[in-house]
Amino acid sequence: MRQSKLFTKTRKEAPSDEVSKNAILLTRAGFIHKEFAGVYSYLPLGLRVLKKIENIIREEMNAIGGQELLMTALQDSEIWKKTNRWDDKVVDNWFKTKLVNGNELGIANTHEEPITAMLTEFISSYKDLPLYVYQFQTKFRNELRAKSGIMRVREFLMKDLYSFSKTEEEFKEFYEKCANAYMKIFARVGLGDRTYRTVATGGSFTTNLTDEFQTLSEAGEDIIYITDEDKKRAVNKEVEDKSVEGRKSIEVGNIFPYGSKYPDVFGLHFKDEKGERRPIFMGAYGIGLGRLMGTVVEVLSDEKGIVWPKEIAPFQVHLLSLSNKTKKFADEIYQTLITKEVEALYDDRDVRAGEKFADADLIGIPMCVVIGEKAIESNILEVKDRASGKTKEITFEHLINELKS
RNA sequence: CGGGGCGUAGUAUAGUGGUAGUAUAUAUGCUUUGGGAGCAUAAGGUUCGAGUUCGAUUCUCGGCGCCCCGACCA
Repeated sequence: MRQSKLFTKTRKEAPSDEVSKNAILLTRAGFIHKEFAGVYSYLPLGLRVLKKIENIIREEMNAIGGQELLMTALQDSEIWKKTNRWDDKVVDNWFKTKLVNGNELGIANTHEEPITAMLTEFISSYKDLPLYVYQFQTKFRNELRAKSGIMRVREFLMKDLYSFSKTEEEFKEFYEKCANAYMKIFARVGLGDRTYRTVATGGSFTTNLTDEFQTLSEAGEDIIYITDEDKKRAVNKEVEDKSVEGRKSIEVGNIFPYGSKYPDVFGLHFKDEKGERRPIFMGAYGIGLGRLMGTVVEVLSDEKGIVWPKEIAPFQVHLLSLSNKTKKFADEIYQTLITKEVEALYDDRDVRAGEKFADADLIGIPMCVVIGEKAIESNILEVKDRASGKTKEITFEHLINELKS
């Protein structure tokens, strides 16, 4: 992508209506745009990051047998009345609306009920189980107070997976698999060393103890107590007070055991080999994509801007052409990168070098290739690492090899 | 939902009961070109409603919006 064509622009000034680091940096760098409190649009750069996070999650969910689908944002209130969750006193942050004929609709808050109801049409035999279905779907929650930039919002993309198993053992086996897949996901987005599988209560959703995935950050709303650093285990403050010091953390994911509660309500059962009717054991597994992105910014950015990990950076390389004299040479490098299928953001703008460096630091692409006049003569490229700030000089072939490894 | 703060140009801010200023961004020209350059010119603004007043962006009341603290939060 040529930066001269990118419609977003960076800003020097922080927006006056944001305090959180994630919102300030993502807004200044042109990744997001606030529509109103707790509702953010994703601009081209932000969308690229979001899609990369989505793909990582998709790969890991597919790897444990997940089948992707997409359910609707508009939901039939009748389904929710069956589990007594339609009442505003039970779930108080729902957006609801009505059809012209007056029938009430829910606007997607979560999907346990609709998916369980839908599956009664498809599951009837032990041969149909276990089943793991998931989606990337926009959830709407009428938060009393949106805050912390893109961390607590009223509309957000969520990966929610639902597991349906024949026995409690089979359920637990998958639950552990999914917990491990989650740790892989958080490691791949760059949060592995500071994310802990944390025992917590399930709030209004379940009476069982559940597992949250908590990333250490001063921007967090939760407090956790680390119980095993090597295995990355912790407990949430809400479960029990500990003598050790609590750490602030951000909940980046959660997994819930539901038992047979929802399947039973909708009559979702299966027949075993002997033809006997058996209950189904259900679990739910969620990750908010925007919150994950915001957490990465909170945790990995520095005073100059964002520092994206390789796997979720909007581009692999930021190519800077420093002057008119280097433009032709940089154009050629850019074209070659395209043919090699390298994702490159090419700063071909007619602005001064200092501005390009500042913008590159703010946008945070991990590798920056700086084309100055001496590169034309020597054919040696100056490559700068965003995280360390260190520069090295390598050949173009070396660069391609490094990018492809 | 309780408490507090704030609404001035695309953005960030100053100021005033009587023609609203600066920076930045934008447009044009010239000079520049390795860490957000310089000069000149141009265009661009008081959240909405009511009240007080000869006159309100400024004062009063209300609405709407945004932020913070708390409560709440799969």
